[in-house]
Amino acid sequence: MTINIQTSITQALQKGFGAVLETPWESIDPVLKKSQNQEHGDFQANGAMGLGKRNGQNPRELAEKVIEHTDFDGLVESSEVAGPGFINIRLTNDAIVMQLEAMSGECLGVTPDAGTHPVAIDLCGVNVAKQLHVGHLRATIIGDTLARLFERLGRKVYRENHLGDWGLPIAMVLERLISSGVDLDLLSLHDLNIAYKDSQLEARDDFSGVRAAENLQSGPHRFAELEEQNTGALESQTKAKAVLNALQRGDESLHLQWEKLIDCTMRSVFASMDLLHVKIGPEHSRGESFYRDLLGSVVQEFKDSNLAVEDNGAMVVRFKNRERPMLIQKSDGGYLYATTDLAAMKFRTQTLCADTVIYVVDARQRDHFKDLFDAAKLIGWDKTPDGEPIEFVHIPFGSVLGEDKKPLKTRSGSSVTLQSLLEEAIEKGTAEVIKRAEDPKSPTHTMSKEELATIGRQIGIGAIKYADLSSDLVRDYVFDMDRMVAFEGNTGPYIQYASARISSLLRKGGGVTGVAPFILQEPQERLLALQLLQYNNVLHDTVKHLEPHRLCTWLFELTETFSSFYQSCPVLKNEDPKIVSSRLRLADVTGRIIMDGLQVLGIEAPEQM
RNA sequence: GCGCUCGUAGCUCAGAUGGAUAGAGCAUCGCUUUCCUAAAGCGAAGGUCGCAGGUUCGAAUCCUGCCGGGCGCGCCA
Repeated sequence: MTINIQTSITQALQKGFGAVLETPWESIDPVLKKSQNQEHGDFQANGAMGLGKRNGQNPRELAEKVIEHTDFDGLVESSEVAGPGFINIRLTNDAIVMQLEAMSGECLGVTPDAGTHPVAIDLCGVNVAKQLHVGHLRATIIGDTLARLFERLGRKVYRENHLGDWGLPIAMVLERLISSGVDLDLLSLHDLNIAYKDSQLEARDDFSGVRAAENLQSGPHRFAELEEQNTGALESQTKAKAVLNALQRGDESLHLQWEKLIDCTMRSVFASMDLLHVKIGPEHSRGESFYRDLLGSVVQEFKDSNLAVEDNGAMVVRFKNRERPMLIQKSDGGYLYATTDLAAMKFRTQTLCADTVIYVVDARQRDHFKDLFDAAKLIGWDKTPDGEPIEFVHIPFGSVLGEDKKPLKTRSGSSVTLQSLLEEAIEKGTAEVIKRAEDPKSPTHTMSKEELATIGRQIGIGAIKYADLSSDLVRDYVFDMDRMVAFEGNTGPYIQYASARISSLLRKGGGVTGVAPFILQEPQERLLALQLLQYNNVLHDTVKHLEPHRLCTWLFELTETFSSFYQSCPVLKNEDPKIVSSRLRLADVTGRIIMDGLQVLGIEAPEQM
């Protein structure tokens, strides 16, 4: 078991404060954090200011007394009071080396997460018969990264790809395909897209939905969506409803045809997932149809608890602190997506026993998830069957914008397909690799076209994913491929490049020699070591906040710290073999951590690039 | 109308629980290096943290009110 140096110092300070203030030390928070300014030391404790005030003592004097009464057990080289009462702490090199030694093993000092129950992550959110587009990009890669993060920390994860594979839109497409006589065994995604669009076009002549939107003072998005979908069209809706009814009754031949439609969509979806290097396959599909037989009982359960009441013929759940109710059954008896989501919530919490349920769905659905979570709490699905409290989280990510700062569209105004986006990324990544391979000094110079293409794909895809994950999720971001694929700055390729250079260095250095001790003489060596020690903390911090950009930022800092070290500390050329071994080990640990971190982000790390 | 969300350098973005002079990257300018290395590294400049109040020893961070952008608002998903 790895003992964390930060924890040790925190505890020492707690005891110091406890002795001076004559209170139980366990409840004291010394507010220990990394120093912002390197000149101040390695860590700083800010607790004396607040505690001094609360106990009627001068913060500076308190801090000084605390230092006198704190036994750092040889970990600390110096500790001194500064400013209004900061305690600045500098570690001994021995303490750093010891800690570094402890974390340099295979697991890189990563400790398991404390959670004992599985985590369910709703991600991707594809719709059958509809091509993947930009909107699916974020729901997919953010979800996959969070899943990888939990898995890295030893948690069991259910990736829940909640397919839109049921309901009227699907029935419309199915009806359309059957009536146009398409052979479903030879169905292509292209056919599906045409059928989808045609079924939408059929609904063009009824604008009741649009008028309703106007009357409700709906926002522009809602308006456009209704205009696009026009779900109110009478004739096609009647036909589609008949198909849906037959499906729901369990009509066998229709059901077979429905499955073919799904197979066709999913083949293409999984191909994209593969290209994106995302772990989503058939085993993660649990679509709306999975819950179709549970919907009635879910509504009944809410009725029985008096949580659902009738309103204008529909069943709604009301909440104490807001006007807006949640509609769970239509006046014609039909169910809505909210009903399906409730059924899924019950399944995830009560059957899968997840104590953390995460929804990676864009920010526009905030209200819906607020309702869903509150309804789940009302009915009692906020505890697992064995009594563990459940945490519900919606990750409300922002939109991907074009250069005009409006949601990304093609020149003709249609939404950008995921396929075309990925193709562009791969093209740019490959161009970058080929350009660099022209240099005779580059190790990629002698590579075949195919090898370069593989690396180009890894770079292009990595660039997109890193750009997406590296900023605060709730914010919109402008999609700028040239910036994403640059080898400079806070980008995926920059980090991949550092990793490749380290691989190259280790190859030339003949790998790492067993148990050579770490020697930290130069400031850059020390800084690098200190950075490496934080890896475990960063992973836990990232999972705590569910914010992948924390890991990205840290990896970028690590990469810069390493570059600085590599620039000023000769490795192979050094005349002292002990220094050579030590520096090779520093490079080795850095390289493995970068690769491990990239793995968590779902980004491949080419050996050469 | 009601609600949610975002606003930090020219651009793209970091800034847990309030802490020291608000930090990176790109772009700009300057410097170093014929190097073990796959051309990077170092430094400078650049800021009314949207605005105005408030809370306190101390606010980009917490509270209130404005301004501006985005989004959402019962029988679609």
